[in-house]
Amino acid sequence: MAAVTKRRITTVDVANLANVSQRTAARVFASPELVAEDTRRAVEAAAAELGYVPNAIARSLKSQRSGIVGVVVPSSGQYYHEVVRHLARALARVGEQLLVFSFDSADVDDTIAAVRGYQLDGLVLASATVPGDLLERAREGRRLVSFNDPAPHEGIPSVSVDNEAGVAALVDHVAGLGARSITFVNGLRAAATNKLRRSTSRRRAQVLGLTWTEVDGRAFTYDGGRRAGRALLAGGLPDVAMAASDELAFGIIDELRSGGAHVGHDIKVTGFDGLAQASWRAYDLTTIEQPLDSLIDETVRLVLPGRVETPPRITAPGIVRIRSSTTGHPLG
Amino acid sequence: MAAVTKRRITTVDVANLANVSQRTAARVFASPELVAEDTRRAVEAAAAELGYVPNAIARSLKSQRSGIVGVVVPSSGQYYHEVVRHLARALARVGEQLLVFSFDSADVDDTIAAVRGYQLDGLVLASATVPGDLLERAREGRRLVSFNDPAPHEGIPSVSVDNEAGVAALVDHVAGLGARSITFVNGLRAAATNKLRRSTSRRRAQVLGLTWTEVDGRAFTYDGGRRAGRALLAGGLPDVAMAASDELAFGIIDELRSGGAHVGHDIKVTGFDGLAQASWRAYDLTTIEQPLDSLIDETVRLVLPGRVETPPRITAPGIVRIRSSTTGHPLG
DNA sequence: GTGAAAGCGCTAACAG
DNA sequence: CTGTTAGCGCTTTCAC
Repeated sequence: MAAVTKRRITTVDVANLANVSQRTAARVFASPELVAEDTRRAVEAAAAELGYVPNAIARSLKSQRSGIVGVVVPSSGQYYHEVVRHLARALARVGEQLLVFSFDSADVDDTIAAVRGYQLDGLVLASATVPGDLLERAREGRRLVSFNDPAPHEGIPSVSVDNEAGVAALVDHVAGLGARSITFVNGLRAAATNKLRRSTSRRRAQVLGLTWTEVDGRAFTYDGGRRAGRALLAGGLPDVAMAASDELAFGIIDELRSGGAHVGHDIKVTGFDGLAQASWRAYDLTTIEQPLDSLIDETVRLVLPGRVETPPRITAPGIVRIRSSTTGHPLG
Repeated sequence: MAAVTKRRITTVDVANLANVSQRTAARVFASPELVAEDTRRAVEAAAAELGYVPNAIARSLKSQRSGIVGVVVPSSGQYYHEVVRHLARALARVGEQLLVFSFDSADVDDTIAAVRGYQLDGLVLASATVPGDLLERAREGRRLVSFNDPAPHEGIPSVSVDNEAGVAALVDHVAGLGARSITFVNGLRAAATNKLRRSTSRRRAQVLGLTWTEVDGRAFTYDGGRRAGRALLAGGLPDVAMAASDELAFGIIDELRSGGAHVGHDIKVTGFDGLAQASWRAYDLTTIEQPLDSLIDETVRLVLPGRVETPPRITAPGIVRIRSSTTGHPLG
């Protein structure tokens, strides 16, 4: 509106007003404990009067720390939205901001290129499907943490839920209810989480002497679940449909119901992740809930500067949520 | 890992290798069209060899453009996740990155403070509940756009769906189906969207001679919907429960069903926003779908530098989605 | 505790 | 078309 370009307020302006050197003014904002009480107050007063705000960009240039952590996530999927939300909150607590790089599939390359320009303090790869060579290019001395990828690349610290224990618990649970056959519903087959959940379910089913088959949803989505549900209806219902993710399970349940099946009785359905919707009455889904708070806390710890010797692979147990999609019991 | 601190590659390194001046090397990345073909190639080769990546932080400091747009959103709510996702994608198309500032309620203040330090190119306020005085402090010559706030502050451009036309269409729709009474379910009463949707629904109901009452969900959440649903069950069902948002509607539907009501027959339910889940079979909710793609495109246009004379108030019509939550017809 | 000088890596404004 | 000179706003030395 106003044609007058208000010059930006800097430490120099503040210093002049407070009658101290530029350096001292700056110090008040960077390390106040090194400045005498009176001086500090004078500078703060001057800053307030001028409406001074420290310039984070300038600080970053000099200090080589941007105060920004990036996260690379797929542009859709409920689960990833949850992850981003938790990450943003956890980072805010330690004074870092979150820069979100979401990719559609094609433009991962551009995404990584963009990442490299900002001197990010660290980068969280919250997708099980970031190609290996891109990873290499993204590193560059930056701290990298792989989130939710149970088979991360060499030397990259990773944080994820204990997929194997979780899936095994689900198989045990349905077996305990008398189930004799399980059909595993794959999301994206190439994803490491899918592979691990699938193989664990299969192995555990064999150990317990259950029949194990599989169908494809082709993606970790609701529509993928509907697709898989049609396959289940066409092939004759197993005792259990074990979905690779909650979102898949929602689609499966809806498709089964529209085919006339009574979920929890005619067929049991399980998910994985523990989305908020899994507890909603319409689905009331038995699932493994990821302890996102603690997983994210670990992730933040690893992604920020500070000695962490050997890149560790951190795993936290999921929480088993038994609900009516397997028990058939009345709902809340 | 390696103890050797690899010095950062700069334009100077590239320039030396390519035997040109620093300025020329830099120009190849900033405005390649101003550099001779041969020179460009030589510089590019040198850059590739050294693994040079332009430093966005340094560019920002000098050019006063960070290449980053911020968005302030509540830390939860399906709808806001959708908004963030669309924004990130739209900004990526124009070469900008998205910095997400999510707030929990208490720390809005810190959030705004953090915002000011990064020389953001623009800031999108994607919440109907950012206090006015904070807005003032966030401005600072920066481009500000209010998203989804139908009653934005003076002089701040805003973009939102046409709430009035949408709600009126819903009232007309249920009236056309023979409904005689509507109970409006409030989310957060203080929110501008809630006020506008509520008053429009009330006015339109009066015009058509329908009985109009209201109950409170207290927040735009699933749990808020459950709460409101209990109130509805206790007070005797109206012909229509008109929720202030989809997420509220999901809770209402689940609560009504657990109370034995048959949604679509005993009572009609409508939402607002058009979340993906509204089309899921379990809810199949009649709602007004926000044309997020076009709304976000407008938002991006307004938030980036470029002449936009009078701060406009842009409104786009929502898409009426009629589904079985009002018609009771068989589902897909 | 405070100040002076230097420079992070880039771009704006000019010369040549 | 290319090079030179500054300097963005801050922090890192190192004196005082």
